[in-house]
Amino acid sequence: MPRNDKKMKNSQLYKGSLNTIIMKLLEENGKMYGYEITQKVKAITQGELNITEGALYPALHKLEAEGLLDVEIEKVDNRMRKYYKLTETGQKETVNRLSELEDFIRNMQSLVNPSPKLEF
Amino acid sequence: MPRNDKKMKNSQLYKGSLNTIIMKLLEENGKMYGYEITQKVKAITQGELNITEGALYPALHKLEAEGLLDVEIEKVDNRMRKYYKLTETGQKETVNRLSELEDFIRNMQSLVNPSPKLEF
DNA sequence: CAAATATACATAAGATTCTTATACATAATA
DNA sequence: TATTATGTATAAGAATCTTATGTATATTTG
Repeated sequence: MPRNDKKMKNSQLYKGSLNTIIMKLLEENGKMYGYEITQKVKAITQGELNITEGALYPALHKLEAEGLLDVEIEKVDNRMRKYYKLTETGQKETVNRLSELEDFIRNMQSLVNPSPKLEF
Repeated sequence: MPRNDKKMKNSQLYKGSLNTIIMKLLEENGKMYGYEITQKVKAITQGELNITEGALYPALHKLEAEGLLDVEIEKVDNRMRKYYKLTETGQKETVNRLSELEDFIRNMQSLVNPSPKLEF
């Protein structure tokens, strides 16, 4: 049973951003299950970001343990799905995380695209 | 000797971006020493990103070990400074890292600012 | 002048996040 | 019938960072 996932490894830059991505997608879509999240991210990034199960499932479990997500199990086509959605706390926290992400992106752009030196 | 660094912890989002930041600053400024890098980053981000020594110095040593940085020791005011600059390999690699950063930022923005749903 | 702060480098222990490799199971496709 | 797709899960190890130190000199402040 080979896993031919051809796991291209993601840039180190994505490290630390998974929780924010999950929460934003749940805010956007109401409820989603793990596999669906991986596919959605792959689609949105045109295949550039591939979330691995080894990263995703522990992250979901942790967010649930922290009270930011609620889970609801469904059986579809005889296969199990665990649907996650934001709790009220999770919704508030999502606002903070997205604000942090905006700051982060702004700061990184300042570092990488410094305002051009004036020449006389 | 209290360490009143009031180390506010940086968002997890910055995890993985330190190498890119260092390399970009060195590309920009030719040569810099560690402490100078921390101050420069703090200034550019208006105090929002504070690089700790515990993260910075190991990162510099690793980049040097990988052949991306060269080091040159100077003594200024009886205090030691270790100036780092990009090697030729480091300069080429910086181009790649910055390209990765652009992709990363673009992908994060796609995830967070999805094109608005059309309403009819 | 003594104490605190700023400058300057360094490392070790532990936390967190992720990759890689598995494991199990069903459905659909080649 | 073998592979791929769908679906969840965890364990070992890698990589990166935080926190807490340690050492040392220069400058500023009370």
